Amino acid sequence: MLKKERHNIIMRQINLHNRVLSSDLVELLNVSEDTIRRDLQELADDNLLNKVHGGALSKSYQSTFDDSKVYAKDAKISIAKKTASLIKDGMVVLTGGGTTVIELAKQLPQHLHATFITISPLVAVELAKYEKIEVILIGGLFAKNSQISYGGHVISQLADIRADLCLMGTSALHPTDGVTDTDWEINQLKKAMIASSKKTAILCISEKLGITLRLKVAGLENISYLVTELDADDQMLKAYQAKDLQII
Amino acid sequence: MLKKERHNIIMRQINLHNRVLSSDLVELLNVSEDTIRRDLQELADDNLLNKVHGGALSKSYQSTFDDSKVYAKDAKISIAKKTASLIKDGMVVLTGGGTTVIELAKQLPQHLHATFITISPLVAVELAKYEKIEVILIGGLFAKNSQISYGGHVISQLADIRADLCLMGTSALHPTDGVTDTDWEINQLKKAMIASSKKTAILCISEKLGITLRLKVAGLENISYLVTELDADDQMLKAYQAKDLQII
DNA sequence: AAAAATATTGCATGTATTTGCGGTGTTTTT
DNA sequence: AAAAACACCGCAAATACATGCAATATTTTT
Repeated sequence: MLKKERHNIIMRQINLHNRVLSSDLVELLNVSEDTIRRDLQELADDNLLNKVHGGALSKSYQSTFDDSKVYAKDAKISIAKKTASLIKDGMVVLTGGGTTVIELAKQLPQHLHATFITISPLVAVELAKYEKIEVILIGGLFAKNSQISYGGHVISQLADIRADLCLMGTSALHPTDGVTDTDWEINQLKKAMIASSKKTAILCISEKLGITLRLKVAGLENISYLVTELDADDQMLKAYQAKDLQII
Repeated sequence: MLKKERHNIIMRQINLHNRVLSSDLVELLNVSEDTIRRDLQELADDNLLNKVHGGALSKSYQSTFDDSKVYAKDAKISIAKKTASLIKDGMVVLTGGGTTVIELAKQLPQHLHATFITISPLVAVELAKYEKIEVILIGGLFAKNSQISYGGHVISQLADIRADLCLMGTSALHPTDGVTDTDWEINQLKKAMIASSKKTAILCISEKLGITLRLKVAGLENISYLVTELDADDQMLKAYQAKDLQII
């Protein structure tokens, strides 16, 4: 591989994600860390990026850097990172929509080689930025507020799928009532998603814990992982720990 | 072997692969490395390629990744507005992806009461902003570059659809050769889209007129409308006017 | 057609670049 | 405070490059 090609690829990654980790580039380009660091140094000398500890940032990203103070964004980023660690090479992952999942799609390691099936166009667009991830988008009626595909068409497509892991956000999670929701269509959809996957991880910021809504989606016994921004031994999570549920 | 021949072969390799290694050329052309280096130097002097350590890169390769700007935006907005006038209340409209169609999705009248079926998540997200438009997203494999769903799954879903109007951009339109493209999957997809619709409108900025590419999608006789940013009586459009094709 | 002039090519030489590695210092995380 | 991750330095091997020169090929001139 020519050095200039590497530089081009690095710049493409930067333009796509606004940041890169050296470790990701090592895997992606199959060269040593020293080479990556030298590359980043050269690109930084040419004023094409900002080199930082562990990787580099896009020049243009600097200005928008502090929009990370959106509501509960920190918590969601934290959840996203924890969830990313659940996903291994070769897995088939089924995802819903929701801001937490979109955040996850931005936080995956560059070298991840997996298949993602999603009902969310926004997630699909984010995932398309990764070289080694295959993306399958499930279509159907398009829900205006939640920006996902829904309806019978989606559910019948889900029936054909056997995923290793299902990732979904939720509006409510309760120690005894499990996952609940308010919308009939979403309820059906989530049930179908869980049924199509070997394991399910619920991504849930702490303030949605302890709430119960109208419609039951699944009991805790059907869930394998609960990912929140809290520490696994947090007081608030005690009630969930009894179950056969891994808390991250 | 003549020097000029070598140069031609080198340029063909460059245009084909966007890059070339000196070592590969040595094997391919059976000459010494010195000769290759001198060849590359001469071609670089003539501004035909970029010589780098270890080989050379195509001139255009550089620009393929830093073109974050939308090209010919004004023309596309003009086309979008004209196209919007084709869409009436109650219609079922099938759309492709592409920047022109996305622009259209931003320019529709708020009161429009129609059903849109699309293979483009980005179009779906834009359309979801209209109260009275029902959006159906067709899913399948997700194409990283063009950001649309493609593949057999998409085509079989299209077979179930009967739309009133199909809207698609194109890479090339020629008075006698009609709509052509370079990619096999896209080709199949567009054919299926046209077959599923009563009428088809091609959205095409003027600079793509008169071009023919490798694969034929459809003849002009299968197209009902041609929408460009030019006036309908423009000189350049004369060649298309003879056909049974409405130019807007 | 032969000779001269010119251009092209390959080789040898020395130089420059690129890259991975080990050792060591620094920063970040636990 | 310890451990882990990252960064920096210098070194050595491999590779790529520039240059002059001789051998060969091509074109031009006679």
